[in-house]
Amino acid sequence: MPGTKKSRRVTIDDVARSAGVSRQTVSRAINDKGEIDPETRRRVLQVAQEMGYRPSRFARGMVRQDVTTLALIIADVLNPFFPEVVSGVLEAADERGWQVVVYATGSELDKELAVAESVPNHVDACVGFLLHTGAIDKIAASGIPFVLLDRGGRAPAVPGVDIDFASGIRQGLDHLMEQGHRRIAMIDDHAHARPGTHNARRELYLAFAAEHGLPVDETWIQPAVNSVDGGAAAMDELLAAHPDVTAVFAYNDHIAIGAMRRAMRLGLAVPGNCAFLGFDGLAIGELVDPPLTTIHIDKRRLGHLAVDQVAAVMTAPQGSGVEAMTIDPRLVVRLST
Amino acid sequence: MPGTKKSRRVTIDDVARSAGVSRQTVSRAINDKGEIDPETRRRVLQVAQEMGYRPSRFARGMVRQDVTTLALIIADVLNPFFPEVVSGVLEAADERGWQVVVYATGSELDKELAVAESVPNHVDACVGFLLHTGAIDKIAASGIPFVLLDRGGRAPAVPGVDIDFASGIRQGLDHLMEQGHRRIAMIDDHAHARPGTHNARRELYLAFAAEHGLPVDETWIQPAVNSVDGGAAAMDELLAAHPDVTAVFAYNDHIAIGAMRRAMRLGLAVPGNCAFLGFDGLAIGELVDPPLTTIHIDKRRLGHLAVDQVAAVMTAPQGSGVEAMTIDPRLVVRLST
DNA sequence: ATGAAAGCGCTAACAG
DNA sequence: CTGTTAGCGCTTTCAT
Repeated sequence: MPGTKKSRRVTIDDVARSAGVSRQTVSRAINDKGEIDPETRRRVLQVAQEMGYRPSRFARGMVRQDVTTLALIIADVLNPFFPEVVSGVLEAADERGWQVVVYATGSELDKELAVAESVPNHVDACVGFLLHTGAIDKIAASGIPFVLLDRGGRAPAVPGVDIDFASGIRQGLDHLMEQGHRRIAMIDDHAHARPGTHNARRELYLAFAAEHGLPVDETWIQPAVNSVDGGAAAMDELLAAHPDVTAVFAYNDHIAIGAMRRAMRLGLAVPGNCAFLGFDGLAIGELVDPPLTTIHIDKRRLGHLAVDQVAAVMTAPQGSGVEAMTIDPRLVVRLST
Repeated sequence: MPGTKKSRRVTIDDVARSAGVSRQTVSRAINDKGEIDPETRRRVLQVAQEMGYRPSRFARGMVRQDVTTLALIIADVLNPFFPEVVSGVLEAADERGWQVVVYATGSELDKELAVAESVPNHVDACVGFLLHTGAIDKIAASGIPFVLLDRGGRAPAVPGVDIDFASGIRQGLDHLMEQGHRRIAMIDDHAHARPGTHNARRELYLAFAAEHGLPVDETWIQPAVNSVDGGAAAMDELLAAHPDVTAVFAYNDHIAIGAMRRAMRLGLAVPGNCAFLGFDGLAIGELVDPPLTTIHIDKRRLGHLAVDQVAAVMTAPQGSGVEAMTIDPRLVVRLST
């Protein structure tokens, strides 16, 4: 079938021609502007519909500078920490009429770099979690308004919303000591414990232990894969090294739950023989048995603050710096301690 | 300070002028094209950096038609069903180099309509969950490639990825009957049970009960708010109406967990006095005690199929229709039944 | 290796 | 009420 044009997008001009009006009139009909004859509008809309016309969002964006698209970078939606943050960001963005594009990196270097490469080309601003300074620097260097979540000392120069781990750790360890514990172990996320990465939890734990003369040292810090199963495996190793442990402070709730279940399966009573303390405050902590004591982080609020913060960066006079915000965790005592 | 220009965006022309080259050369430097003197490139990049130049994604999108943005509409990220779907969509979209914009509707009519209004203006294609036909029709009418997830008979004409509830319900009820149960109640989601909305679960349950002569009727279907607490409340009402119930088939895992916990708190043994069966296959079902028997839906796969399906719609010859896909749930027996 | 011209599809501003 | 004229900021030819 010669003469069949190669499929090209239907433009406003095509519709105008076909409807026998100017493209301006088509524009008026499509955008429901007042100044148009109702009958003309009807006809134009009809033609547009038949031709399958859809305005190009790029051409539109070009002339009306009013759409804001925000990138949200997280590690993994399947980690229940993040949906709560996403929820907060979605809400706050929605209030401002912003669109949110989500990226998941799995906290892997390659993926973080790929996202950092792509993000500045596709959005107007960016908030999110990044572990690797290479990726962080790349986004920052792009000049796009950028807020780093849970900076953990990785990029002090980038605007951020931080989590006050010092406060959280202290609350947790104080609580365990009040319950009479002294042989308190920590199960840490091995990914965050890698050499070269900043890890507040680990250092704070050691400092606290030294300060209070707890009979523990670095061997009481057990690295774990960040998952329920990882927590279980770490518990095995921990018990092998220190069978006399009476309390476990886990990197997060998932790990805590895995460790706790393993301990119970091994015949330990919780919290009688061993207490378990999480960090995150996931909804799931209330559902397990016994319900998990945890250091709760308001993740929805974190999401909201992230959006507020990036909005501040966007409106701040060039280079005038925006002050970092901080989320304070709080102890939620349930039955596992 | 008169003479201060109103802040306008830095364009490629500004950079070109300032660097003393044509805008073409700037474009070459920015996009890392080969045909440019390394020294020139360096200088141009330097100037661009200093001026804080960032290419307009709209102007770019206009001329290179290569970015695809997909809308993903869900009810609520906090409902653990959805993160798994999101994860699948993100993966599949990433494989194709697509961007994903996420919208949450809370399943509310107003929000669904607002999203349906907005989506066609901001993306190239759309997949997602919508309950209200008004919103579904609006998106479909916009002409944008659109795949409806879990159509539930709501829009047979729209391409979709469905979940075979008939199969799931049958597997679940068969299983319960094999365990000797006959007084089997159902706890339903009240939002999905509203008059005018299609609800396969309810009808399938009634049909199965009739077919097998189970001693139950509509009063054995207890509506619940879709949450753990909602499930608990529903269990109270269910026990008030039918204290002799021996098994509960819940609308989803969350509701099942809530109902189960309430029953246990009331002194019932699970599954001894009453068995509980969920529907979803959430990860959390393995963590509760006893672990929840459930009808598992492969939600990641659903996400993948959604992307495949919408890609098919985009490439399919005009109006040639794409065949719906179906996900088959499967029974996962754990200790709650 | 660099520049000039042309145009992507749309809307705002102004005429008529 | 409708049409005409200008761009929005960028990349793709095509010259040079």
